[in-house]
Amino acid sequence: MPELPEVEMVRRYLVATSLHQTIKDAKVLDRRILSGSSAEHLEQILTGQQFHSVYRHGKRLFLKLNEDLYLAIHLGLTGDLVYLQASEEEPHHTRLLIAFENGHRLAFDDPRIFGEVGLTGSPQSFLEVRRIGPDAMQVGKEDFLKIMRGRKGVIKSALLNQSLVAGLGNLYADEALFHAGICPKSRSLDEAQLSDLYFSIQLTLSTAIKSHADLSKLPDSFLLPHRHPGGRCPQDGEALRHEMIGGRTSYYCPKHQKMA
DNA sequence: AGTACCACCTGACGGC
DNA sequence: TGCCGTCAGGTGGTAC
Repeated sequence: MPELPEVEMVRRYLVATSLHQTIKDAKVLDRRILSGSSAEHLEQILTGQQFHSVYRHGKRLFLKLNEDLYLAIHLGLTGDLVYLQASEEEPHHTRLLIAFENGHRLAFDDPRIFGEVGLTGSPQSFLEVRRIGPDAMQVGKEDFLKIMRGRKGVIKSALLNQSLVAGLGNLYADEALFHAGICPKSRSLDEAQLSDLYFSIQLTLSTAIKSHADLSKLPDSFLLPHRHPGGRCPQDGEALRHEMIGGRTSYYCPKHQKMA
């Protein structure tokens, strides 16, 4: 599920549902989602607190408990947060369940358990320790150029590297390269190509968010609606190519995505 | 610095 | 129906 646009949707969902309610109790249902704190500690810390705000950086979410304590959440590949009415049943793969005093609950559902939940004193220190780069939608063009300039590896791998720029995943990296007309296997792009790529990333992510991160609502001129075996490039009708690049399945148009 | 692989997990899907 | 291999929008570690 989650790359930057999906995580941003979850952030807005949390703002709309889960803030300013006192937590009655919290239950860790599967310890494998925990990082850095024990189930007992996390449950005890959460009880009696409220979430005051939600901050997103790349694919990471930080729910503020107080000035120097945040619940850090990563959704992994299959994670989701679901706010439940009192009568509603929790999702099948709920790994963390937070019950509010008003009877509603917030469930962290994650079938594959690639997600992660922990506590941190501040998002800044968390991001520093994890060596996570600037958010893909916040980074300025000059900083982006500085980060990407002079790299020797394939560009798609660089886009997926969260320590360079945070937020792009396999699908939106393909999408951004598609709009920039750059083959994902390209190495050492020139300034003009990096600049094109920067604006393509902004276009891709902002359009995805406007489409509520619903792939079926993206413009037909985007790659993603056509990103499947047998799909054709919406720009020039060419059969899309797909292959493993940097260990991930990648789709691109061999006609207009040029090798740098 | 870059890459190739492995590992962590489960569910869905296609082929036989 | 049922088993099996394969694949999946993520990340971290290791070894070269």
